[in-house]
Amino acid sequence: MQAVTVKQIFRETETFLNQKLEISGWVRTIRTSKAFGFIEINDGSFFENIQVVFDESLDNFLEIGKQTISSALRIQGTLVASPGAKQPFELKAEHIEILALAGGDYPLQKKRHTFEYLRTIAHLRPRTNTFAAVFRVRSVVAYAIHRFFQEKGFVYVHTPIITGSDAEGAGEMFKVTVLDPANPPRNDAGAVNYGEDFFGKETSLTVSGQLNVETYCMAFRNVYTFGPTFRAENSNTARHAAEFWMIEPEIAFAELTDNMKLAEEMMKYIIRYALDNAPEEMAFFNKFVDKTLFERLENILNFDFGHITYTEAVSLLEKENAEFEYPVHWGIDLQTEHERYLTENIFKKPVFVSDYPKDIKAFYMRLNDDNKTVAAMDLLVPGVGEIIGGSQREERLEVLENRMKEFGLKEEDYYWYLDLRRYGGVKHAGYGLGFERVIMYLTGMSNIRDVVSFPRTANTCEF
RNA sequence: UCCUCGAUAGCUCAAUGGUGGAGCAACCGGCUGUUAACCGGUAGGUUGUAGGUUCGAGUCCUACUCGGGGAGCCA
Repeated sequence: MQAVTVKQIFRETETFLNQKLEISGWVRTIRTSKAFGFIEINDGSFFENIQVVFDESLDNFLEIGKQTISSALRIQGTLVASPGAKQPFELKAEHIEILALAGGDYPLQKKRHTFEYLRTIAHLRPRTNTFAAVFRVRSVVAYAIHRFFQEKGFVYVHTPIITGSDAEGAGEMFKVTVLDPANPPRNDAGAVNYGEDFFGKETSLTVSGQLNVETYCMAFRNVYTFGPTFRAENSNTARHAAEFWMIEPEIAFAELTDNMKLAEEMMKYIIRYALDNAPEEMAFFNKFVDKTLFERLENILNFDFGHITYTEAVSLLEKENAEFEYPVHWGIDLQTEHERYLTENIFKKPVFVSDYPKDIKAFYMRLNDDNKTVAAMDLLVPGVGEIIGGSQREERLEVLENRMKEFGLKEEDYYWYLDLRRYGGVKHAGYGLGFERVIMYLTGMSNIRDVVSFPRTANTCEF
């Protein structure tokens, strides 16, 4: 008898119909009568369950009827067309072996649970429909991102997780140390002597691979990173995590417009890929999580993203100042309410905002000819807000050195970064894409904690 | 970190300052095609923690803990 997966049965139904076959999986729900019953089995290979019909011809019929949710079974039987309306076929069981009985105190029930509750049982939640869908889509999209860049000849660079540079500039950092926190070695001034630490210096977890990946950009032309990133910020929002994954492409011989083109093409590619390769999961999100999901995603695939400069955006937003808690004027950083207004009310689609005032952006962003703005861009999307932040990088050594002085940065800390400008440094650009935010956008899930397997946020590091 | 709302059975929620309940889950029984099956029954509680007000607190007050929503920081 052939052992098959539920996915095979759904995808190649004609091959298996009226055949004897074997499946193994977990009980999602079970309904019994006096002489027969139904079990919905999920075998992990596929989003949908398969219905198993069993009756008193089985020698262990009574025992099967007592199986609880999440018990594991191996079932042999014949795949037959189903008389019921809700499934095209079902497995008529001829033999059922109980592999593992789940205890009666199993916390998942055949009813809707709140996401808040499921977070408290993060080790069990992948067994639910929603989380099974989220994490399969997450896997599919991770692959789509690699495919997109690899098809274009980008080189995947593994930048370090531990960094000795305490000035990556993107946020608060987690310290990495082997020193005894209760009794660290101290220097004459009484400060902790990191010279005695593992690396002989103060080290942290990375907040961005960008500066490192720029070095490989100047060798491989087009490169990307895709890995974990850590921010020790006390952020308590639905879209921030202390540990998250980020994609950072970097392209050489390229300017800001090339950067935005790449970002738009990438977003469309991964949306298309998710719809094509996880159709059941995406349909589930559209039905139960966000009823406007398909409409929104199709809208993205079918239309060009909006483009607006910061200066244009400010003059548009100034007309609506009455709407805002924080009035807009040139020079301020855009608040969440302003970003949402732009993408949700004015453009009603993803929009790039570019060329921000230099004072509110990072030192490495390329100074524009107006001497007031830098070649930066954010991609704002309805519902999630900022999903990408990027820029053309300052490739001119003198300009970069001046900018570093303005930011109070020491050249010796960045000597290798400056070397890139000394030895064949060309125009280049790149961006950072928050992986979890893409998953949120693609699935309609509204809390980042629900698209990370075991989320790490301020005050929470369970599991 | 700030603002705001909340915490009652395993889960989702009721309960005017006066004897803490229901649905689902669990357990027992019934039912010949179910679809979160249905019907009957049993069991299940230090009302988040610590104080306070009151004859009496799930209910009012204070602090703390945890969670939701919003803001800041950002991806």
